Amino acid sequence: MEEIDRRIVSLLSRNGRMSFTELARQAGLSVSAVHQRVRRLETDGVITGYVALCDPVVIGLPLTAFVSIKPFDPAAPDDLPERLAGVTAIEACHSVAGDESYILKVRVASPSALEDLLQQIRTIANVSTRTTVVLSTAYENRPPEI
Amino acid sequence: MEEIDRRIVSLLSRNGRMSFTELARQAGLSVSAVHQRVRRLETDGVITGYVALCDPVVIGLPLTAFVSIKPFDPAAPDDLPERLAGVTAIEACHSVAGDESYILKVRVASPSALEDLLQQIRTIANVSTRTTVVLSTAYENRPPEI
DNA sequence: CATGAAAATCGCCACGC
DNA sequence: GCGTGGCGATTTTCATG
Repeated sequence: MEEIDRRIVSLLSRNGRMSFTELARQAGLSVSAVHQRVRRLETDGVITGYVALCDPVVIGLPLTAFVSIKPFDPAAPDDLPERLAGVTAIEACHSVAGDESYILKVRVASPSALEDLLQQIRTIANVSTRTTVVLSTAYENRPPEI
Repeated sequence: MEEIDRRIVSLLSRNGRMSFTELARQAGLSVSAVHQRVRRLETDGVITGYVALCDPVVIGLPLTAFVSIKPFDPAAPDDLPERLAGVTAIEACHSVAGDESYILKVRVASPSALEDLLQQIRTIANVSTRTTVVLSTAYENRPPEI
């Protein structure tokens, strides 16, 4: 992937609804050339999708937390992500190195919803949890430097 | 915010480039009514932006980590987010409750780039760091349940 | 707030280089 | 791969109920 592709990806990761016309202007190419490149970036899996970001507070999920997970049985099968996939409060699930096995990022409506969620996670997955509550978010989802 | 707005936000957070025409069809409204609502959702700060998501591995940032931060001086001013804002490897910065003060999500090209980044963070902010390396990501940036 | 229609803009494809 | 041209679709605005 070279210069122009990087520029296109960078522009789209800052404004996912930028028109091909504007994209072409800022990339210094014709519209059809940009069109071709964007389609290729999509099919090649460089661009994995487009999303609208929304303020979690406004949509009723003001409480964010990171939940670190340690299985009770260290030899248990590693299928926790699938087991938890249906729990929509979980925004992200990372397998990690270190003392614990997974880190989840979760969003809920209230402390008691967090309590319920943790209970649910422990039950579904037979794990212990350690929760770090987010007090404020200075920034998140910043576009990568490409 | 009521039913139709929630539906619109939900659709756009799954496909940020969905056309107004398609949005209108799925929301059961005319195109211009949907247009009006989307503009309002944007200006009201419900929808905060649109982004293309891209595969960090493909763009040369295969290593993700969470960096937990504890200031050496507990009485130091709380301006760490601003001090670190220029460091583009930092994708997110959360102030958190608990033993540590902040959690950063970072993406780098290699272990040695991570080493440099940690050094940079410690120098800029006069803090100690604890780093949890991500081994694999089952999912992230999942749209919220609205 | 919703609608429908008009005007401007855009997405997309075919073609030639 | 890139550019040009053109047509149908989409976006955007506006007048109206």
